[in-house]
Amino acid sequence: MNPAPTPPSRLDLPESSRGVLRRLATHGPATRPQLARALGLSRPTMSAVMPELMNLELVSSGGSSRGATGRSAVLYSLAAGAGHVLGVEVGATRARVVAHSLDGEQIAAREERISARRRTITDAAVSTTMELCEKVLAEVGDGHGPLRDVVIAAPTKPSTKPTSVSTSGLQPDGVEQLAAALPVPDDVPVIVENNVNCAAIAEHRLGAAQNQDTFVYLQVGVKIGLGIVIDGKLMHGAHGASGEVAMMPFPWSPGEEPTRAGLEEYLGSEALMARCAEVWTSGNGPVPKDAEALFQAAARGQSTARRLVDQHATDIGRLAVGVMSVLDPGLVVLGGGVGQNQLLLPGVRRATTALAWDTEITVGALGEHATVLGAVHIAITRALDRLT
Amino acid sequence: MNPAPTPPSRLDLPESSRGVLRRLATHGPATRPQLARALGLSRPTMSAVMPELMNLELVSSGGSSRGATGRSAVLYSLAAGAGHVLGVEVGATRARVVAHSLDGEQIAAREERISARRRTITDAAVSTTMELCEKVLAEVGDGHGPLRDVVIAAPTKPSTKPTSVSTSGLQPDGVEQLAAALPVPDDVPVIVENNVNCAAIAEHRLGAAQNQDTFVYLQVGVKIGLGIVIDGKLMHGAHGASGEVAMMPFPWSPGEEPTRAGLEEYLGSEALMARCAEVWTSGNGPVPKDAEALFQAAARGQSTARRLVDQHATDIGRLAVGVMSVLDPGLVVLGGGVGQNQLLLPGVRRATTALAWDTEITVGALGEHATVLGAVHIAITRALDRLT
DNA sequence: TCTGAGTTTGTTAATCTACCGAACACTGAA
DNA sequence: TTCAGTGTTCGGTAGATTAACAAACTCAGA
Repeated sequence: MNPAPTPPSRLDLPESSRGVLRRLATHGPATRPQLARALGLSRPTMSAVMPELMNLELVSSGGSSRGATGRSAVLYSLAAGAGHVLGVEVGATRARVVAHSLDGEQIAAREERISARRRTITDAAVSTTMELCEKVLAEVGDGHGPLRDVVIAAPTKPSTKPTSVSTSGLQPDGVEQLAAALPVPDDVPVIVENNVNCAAIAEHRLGAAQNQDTFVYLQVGVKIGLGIVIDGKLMHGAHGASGEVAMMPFPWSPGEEPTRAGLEEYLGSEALMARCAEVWTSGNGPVPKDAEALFQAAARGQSTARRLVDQHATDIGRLAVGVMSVLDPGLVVLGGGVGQNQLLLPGVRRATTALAWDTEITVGALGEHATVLGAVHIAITRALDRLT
Repeated sequence: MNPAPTPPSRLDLPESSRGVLRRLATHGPATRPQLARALGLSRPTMSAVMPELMNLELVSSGGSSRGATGRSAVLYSLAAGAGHVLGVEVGATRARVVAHSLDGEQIAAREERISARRRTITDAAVSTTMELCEKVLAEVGDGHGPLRDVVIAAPTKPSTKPTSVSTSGLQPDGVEQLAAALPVPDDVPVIVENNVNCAAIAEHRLGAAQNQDTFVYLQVGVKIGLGIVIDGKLMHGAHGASGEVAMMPFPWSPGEEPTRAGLEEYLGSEALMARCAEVWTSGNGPVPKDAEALFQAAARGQSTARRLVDQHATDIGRLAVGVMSVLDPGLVVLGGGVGQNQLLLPGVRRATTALAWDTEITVGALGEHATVLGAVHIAITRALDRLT
């Protein structure tokens, strides 16, 4: 049936067909009258468009939806043959690969922990990721149309602009190498996107920022980072370095000189734990071994932990103020190993309202899955853009 | 001849005609083949479009342009009847009103100093501005088509979003009142835009940022402010407060608490002069009476002045780093009474390269005219958008 | 100085594409 | 049966295109 259906790499469809395709991908199955209303088209146009899209195997007609009265209408949805995309996450400690169809349904997913001693993307991480890819692609099989796009989320700057900015500690080479070596056909576009940016997109599409087209995603964990979404689109900056808030001048006062990336050294979770070890007295029980433990102690009401968490919240709030004073986002979504913690929220809010105007501040809704999901959704967007 | 030619308020032109109109406004006079090439249209289409636009008195045919060989082509340009716009600047010490045609040519201009004791927009300022408007409109007369848009540049937040954020010290009411009372027909749209944003747009269209679609304009004077241009468009933020960098947390260090708008208190020119008065010794001659004088002393090599200027440059550089770390603009344009000074440039650059990556930093090319020019160009853009 | 040759501009005529409105035929439930 | 929606057919229109031709200008050579 399907020997080589020539994946329609570059369709040349009329505006109306593209609109239908897009609508079905983003809003799910619909009937012809629904599509016509949503897109401002006439029924005769739909009569011309739908058979064409079905011939191309981009759209399939499913059941029927009947209203209260009148003839029942045929339901259309994106065909399985419309294709799928891959979202890949590579971090220092974890790799994830997910395949979704163009309408956002998950087809396959795998993940694996990576035992990393260094905080870089090792060769081991790269080969683990490649294996995960192969497994996922095998699981997807032939029934889901062509693979249309791959987005790799990594703690580096995006690949699209080939400039060299030394920011994060990870060598981009490893990731670029991974992008080049992925077990996918040569004509499938693969890009690398910053992991924080991916998480931001995910929170926008599926999470805490669904009704906010302009917002920032502030990730606080071992490192700190910022994803900026403006009018629904990621902001990258001239060198792909926008959101590198680790570089904010800190400490900064009439008497003190900022140091390079001094803010990260102060706000990163390692610094937090170092401060913790310093002030922790033996009467408090064992010293918390990681941030997680510290927050649990604080949640139990342990006063030293509480003080540390409060101070950290205040510091994060001040960082948020720094971002707000530049961008005035309507919403700040907190994420990352530390930032995710609900316990921080009151302190962050207190700090922002003290120094600036009121702005909504929330914790991300997707947790650690945000990054892959964001990657996959960026891939979907790119695939649809290319298709239409 | 022209009793009431019914200003075509909302044309309903085909795509091609709009393109031609836009092109003529933004790129000046052109022949039909030139327009066709630029817009990707065919010559027969131009044959249909041009007479139509001339009938509407939006376009006029001027001389002829002949190439090296072949028939000479007729030159077309925007007709005088296409209309004009007003740019209005109201500050604490100065008011300016400028009228331009839609292709950016100046038609009339007036300005006046306002003797202000307080740093707010007084009733006197408002009435002075109204008078200037009347004079400019009288000078424009009837020969330049309908007035299509008015933009008021003021040190407040933009009017488009009716939210209340207490940022700058000026009461927005005075400006809104001015916008409502301007001596222009009721159907002419009037908006208020932040003065720093206006200056940024001017530098983009006519000044130091002409080949940079994404950049920031950092104004440093009595106050500090930031205009953000992304992909050629102003960024406003959720409350129209983007660029309110006066709110950046400062002082900010492990030992110090930021204060509200503490950065402006430290970086504003008043603070600079206060520090100057403090360290100035009698041997240095008379204490500089304003920032201007201080910079002149530094230019002469006076060492105390030099030190103060260098420190100020460093501080501005750190502010720039704060902005860069969020946005990664490809270019930072410095403006404002203090920022304009070439003497600051080396120090600012030193500070930014010490703390972040290389980014181009320049001084604005338009000086104090940037603000009105920006207002007028925003008005032109709005008029063209509405027209097309 | 006149006269083509060559080149570019502008116009005319015939199409083409992508849509719409109106009229009508087709379900399906009350 | 009737009524209200769904889907199709037919003809029409707006906005563009290509192809062919007429008009205007330069230059070279007789």
